[in-house]
Formats: sequence, C-alpha cells, structure tokens
Amino acid sequence: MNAKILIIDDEPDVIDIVAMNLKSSGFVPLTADNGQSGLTKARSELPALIVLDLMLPQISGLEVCKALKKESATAQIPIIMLTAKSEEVDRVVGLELGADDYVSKPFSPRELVLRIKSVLRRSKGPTSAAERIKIGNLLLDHARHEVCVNDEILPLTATEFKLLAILMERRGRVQSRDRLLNDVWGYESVIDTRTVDTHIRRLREKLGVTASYIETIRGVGYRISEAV
Amino acid sequence: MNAKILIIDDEPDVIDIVAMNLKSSGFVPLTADNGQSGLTKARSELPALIVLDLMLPQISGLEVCKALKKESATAQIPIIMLTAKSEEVDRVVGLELGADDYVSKPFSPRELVLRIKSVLRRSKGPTSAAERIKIGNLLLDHARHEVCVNDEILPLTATEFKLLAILMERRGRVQSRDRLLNDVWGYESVIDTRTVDTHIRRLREKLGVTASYIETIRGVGYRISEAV
DNA sequence: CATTAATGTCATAAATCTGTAACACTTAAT
DNA sequence: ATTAAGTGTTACAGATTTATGACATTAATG
Repeated sequence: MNAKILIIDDEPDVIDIVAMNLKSSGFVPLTADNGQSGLTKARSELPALIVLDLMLPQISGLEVCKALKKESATAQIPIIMLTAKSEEVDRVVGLELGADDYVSKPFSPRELVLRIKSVLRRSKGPTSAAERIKIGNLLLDHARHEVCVNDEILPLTATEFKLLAILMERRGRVQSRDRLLNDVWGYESVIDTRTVDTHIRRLREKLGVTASYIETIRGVGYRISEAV
Repeated sequence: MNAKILIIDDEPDVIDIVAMNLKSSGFVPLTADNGQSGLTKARSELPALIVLDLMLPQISGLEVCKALKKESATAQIPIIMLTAKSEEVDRVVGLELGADDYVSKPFSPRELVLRIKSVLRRSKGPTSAAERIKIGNLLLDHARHEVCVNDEILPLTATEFKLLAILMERRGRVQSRDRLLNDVWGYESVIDTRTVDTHIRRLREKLGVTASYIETIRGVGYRISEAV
C-alpha cells in the first residue's frame, strides 16, 4: 500500500483518529489543520488521496476542492469529503466540484478506510467497485440505495439499509454488536448495544423469508451466511 | 467485559456512583481519590481505561494525564476526562494531551458508561491474530467464528470456541487449567478449575474423531498435539 | 403545526449456555 | 492389588443472552 493520504481537518481529534487508522492500514498519513496549509501540502506532496473536511475556518473545504481541481498537477487526486449531517445539502455541490466520495460525521474510522481503499481502487483501473452486492435472491444497490428481494423493492430505512449493507459487504464474517455500532452508527455513538438487536429484528421482519440469511452467532454477534 | 476501569476523583459521591454503575455493567472499578494515588494505581494495575477528573487537589488531572502518556507502560491506556462545564475551555488541551474523550459534569452515569464502552471499542486495535488456523483436518476461522472438521461446521458455543482457539494458537504447548481460566474466562474469574474439564469434555464430544487432537497432560493441563 | 415515520429504550419471555456437584473411571505409585 | 490423586461423565439449576412487543422520543414531511 504505502500511499500518502492527506487529511485536512481543523479538529485535532479527528485528525488523530484518522491518521492512526490510516497508519495501521499501511497508508502514510499527512495532515493539515486548515485550508491554506492543506493546499500547500497537497501541491508539494502530491498525495494519492485527500480527505477533506467541508467545514474549515477561513478557506472552506469547497474552495480547497475547487482550487485543487483547477490545477493540473493536483486535479487527478481523488478527494473524499467529510461533512456534518446538517451539511448534507452540500453533498451534490461537493460531488459536482470533483469530490469522489463523501462520508458524514460522525463516521467510523474503519468505514473511512474502506472508502479510501475503494476510491483508490476505482481511480486506478476500470470501474469495478462493488456498487451492487448480490447474495442469493437478495440484491443491494448502493447507487440507487435500494434493496430487492426477488426483484421486489424493500422499503428499508436509512439505518436498516446501512446495517444490511455492512453485513452483506462482510458476508461470512461475524460482526459483533460493538463493531456494528461503530460502523453503522459512527464512532462516537453512545447507544446501547441492545439497540442493534432491535434493528436486526426490523430488518428480518422486512426481509420475510430471506430473513434466514441473517444468522445470530450467540455470544458474538450477527452475520450473513456465506453460502448462497 | 470484565475490564478494569480506574476512577480518579476527589469526590467520594462521584466515585461511588460511577463505581456502582461500572460494576453493574460488568466492569471492575478501581478508585483513587487524588492524583498521586491515581498514578500509582494506574501503574500497578494497568487498567483498561481511566476516568480522570480534571479538577483534583494537589496534582491536577492534566498533569496526571501528561504523566501517564509519557510512560510507555501506561501511554496506551485510554483516558476519559471529567470536566466541570466552566472548564470546557480545557477540553482541547486535554484532548491534545492524549485524553480520548471527555464528559462534562454534571453527567449521567449511564452516558459515562456508554462513553467508556465507545472508547474501549475504538481503542481496540485491528485484530492482528492469525485469522485462520489449520491443524490436521481441523480448521478454525476467527472472522467467521467457525470451526470445521473435514469441511463440516461444528456448532460450538462462544466459550468452547475461545477455548479451542487458545489451544490451537498455542499448539504443542501445555496449558494449565489456571492459565486457561485466565485466558478464556478472563482474569478475576472466580471459577472452579474443574469447569475447564467440563468444557474440554464438551469440546471433545463435538469434535468426534478429531477429539484425539486434544491431549490430557496429567497433573498439568491440556494441549493440542504439535504433529499434524 | 399536525401527522407520520423512524429510532432508541425498556421490560419481559424464550432460548441456550454454563458452572457445579456428585459420582465413575483411570492412572501411577506403593 | 490397593490406594489416592487426577480426570471423565452426567444431570441440572441458575445465569446469560437474545427475541419480541410496546412505548417514548426525535426527525421528517406535508
């Protein structure tokens, strides 16, 4: 791996957490705590990818993004935007400006790393990202934000969708409740692990017959069976 | 759970309430009512996490934090700061000094417990243990939390799985019952060593023919044979 | 605003796992 | 062969863990 990743964020805790996780995933994290120094570092280091907070003092993330995309040296560098929930409106703007993905706070560091890997993968070869996952007669489409069972669309809520998506992406592997809380609800969620049970239940309810895909591993967590 | 949590606070009421709540959540609370004894206990007990009041007589919480982060033995222990509202200014300082989170007084014990869980979750690094171990026709997969004998999945309980995993990870080396109690059940477990026998028996039962892999070393303990 | 939907929490029921004690069997040493 | 310590077996009550239903609260929508 060994690729340089530049993190531009003004919150030291965010930088710390992200940098730590990147490092342990084999990346080389670079950091900047404001837009100006971020731009400078991007130009001098030419990182493989930039994680950019939308909300920055002085120069906003959008402007940084715009500037980077204007200069030929940095235009090709993929950018992942970090946005607070309320800023979700800006998502479209960000994407139109050239951001390659966005992750909303609070986010799980693990998920961010996965996104980074995904974007890097995509930016290299032809698009082959797993935008659609199919398991048996269960089909999940990230782009459309839809889940189908036998070509019939299931009306899942946002949380249910994300929960199912994570289980499907890691099919076969058991996910502990803690892990799910971390990855579905975000890294600073302070909710009870029992809540996961409830959402699993609601998922199963909507899945109907297909509910059997979700296995309970007593004393450990949940997973979606590997076999079709 | 079973993790040791050290509470450093000079108000007995706070200590009592927090300790009680931690205990009922399955943690093992340790306490100190001043910075000096807090430091001492942290070094001797090496708790899984420290709840540290910012406002302490004599040595301030910040200094305790700084000291802990300086010593390699304790540097990795996550710290949650307790701050009065007016001290919020110091939040940044605390975080920069290495605190992992902060909770401002007055706080709800429940929230503190959730925060503790969240921080512990976060600080648990990526699993570096060997994901799959194979011995003869016995295959253990951590990620799936599955054990196969000749490609057939064994329905093990959580405890059985953990016991087998530890034996397999240390194949060849005899594990005493005490050692197994410690590593499978966790320290502080007040369980009879004979209980290990029972679980070994259940394991063997499920292993069927492969049960012969688990050797009894009379007067010492158990082990899984080195040879394939 | 009013209404609906989504979400998190809780209490309780149901499932299942676990620790223990009592007893049977094995082994090693006398 | 006898004995004593160590280990295997068995059954079961108590403890945990999970599923479920109902509710309170928050967010989204018109």
